[in-house]
Amino acid sequence: MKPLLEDIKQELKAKNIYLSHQRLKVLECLIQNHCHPTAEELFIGLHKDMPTLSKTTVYNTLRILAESDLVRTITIEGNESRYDIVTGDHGHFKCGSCGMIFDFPIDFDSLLTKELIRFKIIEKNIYFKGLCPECISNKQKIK
Amino acid sequence: MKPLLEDIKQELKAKNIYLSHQRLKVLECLIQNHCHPTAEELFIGLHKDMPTLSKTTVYNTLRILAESDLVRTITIEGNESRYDIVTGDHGHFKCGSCGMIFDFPIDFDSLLTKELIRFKIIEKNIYFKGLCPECISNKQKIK
DNA sequence: TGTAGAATTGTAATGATTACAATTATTATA
DNA sequence: TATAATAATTGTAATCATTACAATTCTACA
Repeated sequence: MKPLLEDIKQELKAKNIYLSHQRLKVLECLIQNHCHPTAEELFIGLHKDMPTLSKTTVYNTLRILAESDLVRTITIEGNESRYDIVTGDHGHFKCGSCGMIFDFPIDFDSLLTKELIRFKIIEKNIYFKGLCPECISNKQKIK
Repeated sequence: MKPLLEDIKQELKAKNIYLSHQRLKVLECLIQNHCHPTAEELFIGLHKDMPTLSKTTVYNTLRILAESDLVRTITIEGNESRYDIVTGDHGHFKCGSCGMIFDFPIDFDSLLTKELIRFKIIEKNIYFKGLCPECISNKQKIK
């Protein structure tokens, strides 16, 4: 399930995308943490070990990876984009209390509807909002 | 299917939300056109007949209506929010060529997954991207 | 080694949204 | 009806994520 860096390197090579140190680090962060970070969060995390890193490079890298379908841009809130290594179909659940994002499996085929039969579907996105189990039980404690 | 302004007025009254002229116009625009406009588009459309209207008022109105669940904020692209009168479950399809947004019916119940059983789901969103029939056939013509 | 082309960097610009304070409209009450 | 309190509207300024751009640095290849 988890994508291997080696596979990604192959894909990049096939697509003629040069894997610089900066791009590698962005990819590693996305693969290892799988935390759906924002560009800002990625930048802050990587900047510690890489003080010369520029935020523009983070944005550029994410754009390039997204254009080559190695990274998916997650749009849940209007004021921030998050990024996800592409791993096949899944939905996202964002907890409105702690802000954490959870993956959940989804059967996209069950969504096919005759109303869209003449449309060409390129990208499918599902996100839910609500409260995660931990935040629910925390609220109970407060009461 | 189409929400009646009268029903909305009732709901607003029940929720103690004052229906000013500006708010009424925003609502009317959302009901009649059902075009999923951005705040900017709403502002431009309404400004013609209402030169004193402020963009801030459009944003304030949309926020208030969204908070009272009369309007839904549609987040498809990271750089713009669109707004929809709430009419029950449906998904959105955005054509990447003409930019138009289409509604399509969706069976949200079929999405329920045991992985989310301990989560409290407040809001469900589905959007697809791709090409609409018209843009597909236009491309054929060009070829 | 030198050179062309690509990637990175830092800063400035953009553009949607929000904050805020002044003004205007509405409601409640005397 | 007049008045005070409250809420809504307005315009401008601020914010913040993202992008544009030009200078610098890096890489690949001759």
